[in-house]
Amino acid sequence: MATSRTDPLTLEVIELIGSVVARYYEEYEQAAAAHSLTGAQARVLGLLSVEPLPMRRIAQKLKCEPSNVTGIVDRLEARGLVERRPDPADRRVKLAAPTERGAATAAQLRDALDFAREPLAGLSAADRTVLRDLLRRMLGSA
Amino acid sequence: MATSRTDPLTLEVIELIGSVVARYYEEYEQAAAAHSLTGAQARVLGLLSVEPLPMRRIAQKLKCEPSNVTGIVDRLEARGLVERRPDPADRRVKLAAPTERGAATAAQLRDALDFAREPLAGLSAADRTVLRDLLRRMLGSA
DNA sequence: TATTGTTATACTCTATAACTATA
DNA sequence: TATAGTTATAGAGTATAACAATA
Repeated sequence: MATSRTDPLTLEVIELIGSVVARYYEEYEQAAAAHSLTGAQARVLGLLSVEPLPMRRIAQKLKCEPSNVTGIVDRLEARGLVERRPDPADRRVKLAAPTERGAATAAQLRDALDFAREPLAGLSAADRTVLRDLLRRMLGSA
Repeated sequence: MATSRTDPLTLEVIELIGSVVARYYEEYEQAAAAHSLTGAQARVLGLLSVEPLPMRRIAQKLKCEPSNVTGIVDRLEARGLVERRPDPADRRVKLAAPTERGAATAAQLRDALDFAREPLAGLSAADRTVLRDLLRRMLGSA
C-alpha cells in the first residue's frame, strides 16, 4: 500500500477513476434534473422500475435510514410517479411501485444515462472486453 | 446509441462502471466520516490542501453556488481545520487555507482513500497500464 | 417482543435573491 | 457598474429517537 501511493502509474489510474466518477455523477444529476428530479428521487424511481419494493428494502439499497425513504417516496408520489400499495402477505409492509407515468419517466432516464455513458463508443468491442475484464477483477478483489 | 443500449457487452461495462462509482463514493464518505467530516467538507479540505483558494474558486471546483461555500468553510473553520486569510492583491477576496491540523487531516484522508482504492492491487503493472490507456481514451473522447 | 413504516427534530447541502465592501 | 463574499430563506437529504400498527 505504501508502494501504491508512490507508484505514479497507480496514482494516475486512481485519478482517472476519480474523473470517471465525477463525470458519471454529474451526468446522472443532469439527467435527473432534466425531469425535475433530484438524484435520490431518480435513483429510487430506477430501483422501483425494476420491481416494486417495501420501504425498508429501498433504504437498504440506498444505504440510508428508512425514515428518509418516507420523504423521498412522498415527493415521488405527490408528482404521480410512484404509488404505495399494501402487501397482501404482511399488513405492516407498504410496497412502493411506479405508476405508468413513473415507469415511462424511468425508461427515459435510463436511455438518457446510457447515452451519457456513451464515451464507451470510442472503444472497440475488443477494448470493451478488456475493460470489462479489468473492472470485474478490480471489483471482485475487494 | 440505439446499438449501445442493446449490446450486452456495453451494458455490462456500464453496470461495472456504476459499481465502481458506487464503491468509490461509499468509501469516500466513510473516509470522511472517520474524521467526522461530511463529503463536501472533505472535498473542500482536499482542494485547499493542494493550494489555498478564494471562496469563489472553491464554488467553481465544487460546481455549486458561492453562497454554499460560506457555510462549508465556516464549519471547517469552526473545527480549526481551515482559516480565511485576506488576499493582499484584492481586499474583496478571502483565501481559504488549511491550518496545520487541517493539512494533517487532509493527508490522512488522502492516504485512507488511496488505500480504499486499493482494489487496483489485484492488477499487475501491465494490467494497470492497459486500464489507464482505456480510461484515458474514454475520458478524452467526450 | 420484534418489525414496518411514520413522525418529529436537528443538521448539512443546495439554489435563489438581496445585501456589503471593495474594485 | 461590476465583482467577492455574505446573509436570509426555502427545499431536499441525512441520522436519531420515539411512536402506531402489525407480526
